Amino acid sequence: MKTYDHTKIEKKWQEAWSKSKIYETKDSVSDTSSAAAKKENFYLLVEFPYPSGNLHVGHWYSFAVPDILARTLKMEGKNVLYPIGFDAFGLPAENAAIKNKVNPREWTESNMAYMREQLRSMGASFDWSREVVTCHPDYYRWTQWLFLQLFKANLAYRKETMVNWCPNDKTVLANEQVVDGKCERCGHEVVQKEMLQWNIKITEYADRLVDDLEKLDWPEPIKESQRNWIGKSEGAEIDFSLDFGEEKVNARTDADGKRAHITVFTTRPDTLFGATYLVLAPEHPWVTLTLQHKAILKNNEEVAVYVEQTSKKTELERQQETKEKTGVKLEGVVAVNPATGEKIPLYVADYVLAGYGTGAIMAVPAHDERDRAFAEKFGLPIREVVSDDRKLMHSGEYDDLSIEEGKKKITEVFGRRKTTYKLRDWIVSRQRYWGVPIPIIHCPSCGSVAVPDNQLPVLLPETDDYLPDGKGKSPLAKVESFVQVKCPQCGGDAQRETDTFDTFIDSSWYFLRYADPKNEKEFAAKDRQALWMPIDLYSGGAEHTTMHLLYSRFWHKALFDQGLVADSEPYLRRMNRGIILGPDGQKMSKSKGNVIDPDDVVRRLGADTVRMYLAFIGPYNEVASYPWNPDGVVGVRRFLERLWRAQELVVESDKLDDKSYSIIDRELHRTIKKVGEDAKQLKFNTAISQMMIFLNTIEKEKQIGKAQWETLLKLLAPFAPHMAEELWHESGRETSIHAESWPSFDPKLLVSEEGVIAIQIDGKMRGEITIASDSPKDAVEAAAREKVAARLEGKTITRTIVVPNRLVNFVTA
RNA sequence: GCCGGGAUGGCGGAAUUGGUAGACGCGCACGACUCAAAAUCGUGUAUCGCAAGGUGUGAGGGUUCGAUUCCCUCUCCCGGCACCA
Repeated sequence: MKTYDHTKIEKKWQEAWSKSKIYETKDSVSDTSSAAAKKENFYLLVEFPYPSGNLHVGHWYSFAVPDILARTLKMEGKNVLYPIGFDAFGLPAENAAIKNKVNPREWTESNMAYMREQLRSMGASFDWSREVVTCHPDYYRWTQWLFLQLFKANLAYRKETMVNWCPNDKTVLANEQVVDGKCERCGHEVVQKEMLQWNIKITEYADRLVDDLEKLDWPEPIKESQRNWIGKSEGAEIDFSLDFGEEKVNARTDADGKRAHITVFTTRPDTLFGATYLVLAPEHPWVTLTLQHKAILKNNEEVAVYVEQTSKKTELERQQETKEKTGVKLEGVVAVNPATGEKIPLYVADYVLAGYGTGAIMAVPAHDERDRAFAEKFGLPIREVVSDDRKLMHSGEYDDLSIEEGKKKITEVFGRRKTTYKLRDWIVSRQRYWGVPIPIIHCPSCGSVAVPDNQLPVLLPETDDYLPDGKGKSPLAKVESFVQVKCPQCGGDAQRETDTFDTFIDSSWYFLRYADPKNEKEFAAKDRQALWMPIDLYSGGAEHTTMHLLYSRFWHKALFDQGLVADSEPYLRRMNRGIILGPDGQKMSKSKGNVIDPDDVVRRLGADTVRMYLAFIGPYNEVASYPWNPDGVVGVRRFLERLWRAQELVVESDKLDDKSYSIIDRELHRTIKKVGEDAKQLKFNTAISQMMIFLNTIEKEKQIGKAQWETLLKLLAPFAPHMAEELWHESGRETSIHAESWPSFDPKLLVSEEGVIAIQIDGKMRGEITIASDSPKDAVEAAAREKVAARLEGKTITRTIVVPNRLVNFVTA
């Protein structure tokens, strides 16, 4: 017998599969088993990789393990789309460009070329003919076009927005690029800065993003994270009128003649009677306005200093000061509590956030920890208005109402219902080079004008200067030939937008392109979309729960509203995978020296071993972290070698003796059932364990029939595709095993002829008997009783519980 | 602080969803082969006990004939968010 030479076998079959195009997915396939019927399409999506330049174990875990599911479903008769591509725009390419003077395009392309080879070494059933690369103009042309549909639908706008600004790198950073208040690139402290930025109105979809979670087959924790991130709060807005006393600077400020007032947002309107002061955020518009009119506030200077100080704080400083409250009282103005008529002071304090609610709160120190801390520090009154048994008190005619009733009543009388969200609009412009140019032209007379469809794509211009200009403009601003254009509307001189898109836009729709990757007229034709969307299962990392997953759900809904896609949700089912740690149980990192190089392991032990080991390490549908165990990989290799050697035990089916045949057949049918069911539930670990049990059975019987052997190979095929193919051909077959269909099992064979029955007395194990599985209940009970007769002596049996094929339990008095 | 998820041998993990806890693999021990080692194969492996028999799924309590599984209280670990009113 030949030795198991994984290198030779894997190379041979990867080339053969590539040549025969066995994994190219047709848009629809007729089902030969039933006339005129179509095979059911199944779309299995995994998050496409960033072309970092090298595949790590995490990539294998992300792509090679779900491939087992893709292959299983294919054999079960589904037409499975399992595509791959690259999320190819982004910061690392630009960093490499600045650092090493390489062209970001070339850097990215050569990384992708290398990674394609690495990805092929997995032996995955990717359909490479549908590859999608986000930095290619034939893709980003449609990214631009889709953005313009949102722009035209009034879902994109440009606004002065507070952004994370790194003064050292002179660029805006995304929230995810700010780590502990510092720039992830250079470590410099990040500051908040007002800048003119493109935003997308994701907040307009906040309610639907929350509500539609109900109809998704997603794990509850993921849904809950999204709900928390969106942060929907039901409450009330309440107006507090202002009183300036003697001076009456402006008893009426507004043009419409309304009394000057401050509107607060609260989720506890029931505590209105306990509101003993108001707090405004330093950036609250009323504060800004008032500071310009010196006469209004008696301590104008002091307030101005406080506001100024807060604005200079870095993100890091604000985070660190969470406990100690600061603030300034506004002299010369009081607010009137609408419920009590009491005049209460106003404060400016940075514990109130400008971006949430109305940027102003009514402080109820008796029932809010933060208000209490502030009140204690500034000596403000603390008035309890809710009793320990959760009833209102000291609240006039509302006394004795429950909290819920109080909320309702007080909102009706003194305010109005209001819902707010933590979710902010999505800032999508980046002052960077390596991204999709925003397809907008700024015209002095027409404003922001969409680039017409026939001028798309707006190509990313070539340059060799990738540094930002230092004033917050992207490197594109320095390319004059790119910037200067005529306005598409009036024909006058105009300038192109020079920012590029956040890469989360690129990844918000890539899965639609897989359905129709070569289309030059549309981002994806409707009929192609209909064949594949919505996605049946989306597998990916937990880190994307509140970023990519939320952005793409929103994007899809926006497209749905424009009639561009047929579903309001892109992913029917989502699962988050866990992560693979180093052998020391720590996160893999170069500095810790615990990084496992998959290429190296593949060279030594083979792709089939690596795939199977990762599948065997633990259940795939749980967010867990599994340490890479070098001995464990060898164990899986050992299993494959034993399987390889088991070829020698194969005999013609009619030569197998009857007893052996039935023992093997029973176990085989159990294995067919378990492997198929477990694989579909992504419990590859137990599926593999059952194959191991079956191999143990073969070795014990020292023989296996040829038909049984070939059935086993089919079960193995999704897990170890190369070895299964090789053994299949060794067995005399000439077509690919991966075109075979999944074996079926005979339910009659699942039950053993005889089984072990546990015997309990009062629930405690007292023995066991082996008895025919079809024995009548009475016979089982009698046999059991006889077995433990000695123990039952002198006891009165009040009840006997018989669980078929499981146990007999005698309950005594 | 809030939200979510966990806790089972030396390790990764199983357990038909209330019915023999520890499948499968790793590790370890002993044995076979070998001059020897590696590889391979065989046997054993929760724990206390020579045994009969106890005990045991983070801790404590409860429901039940029977609890890893259901209920209550607590401890610890991991992840996310965090002055969100």
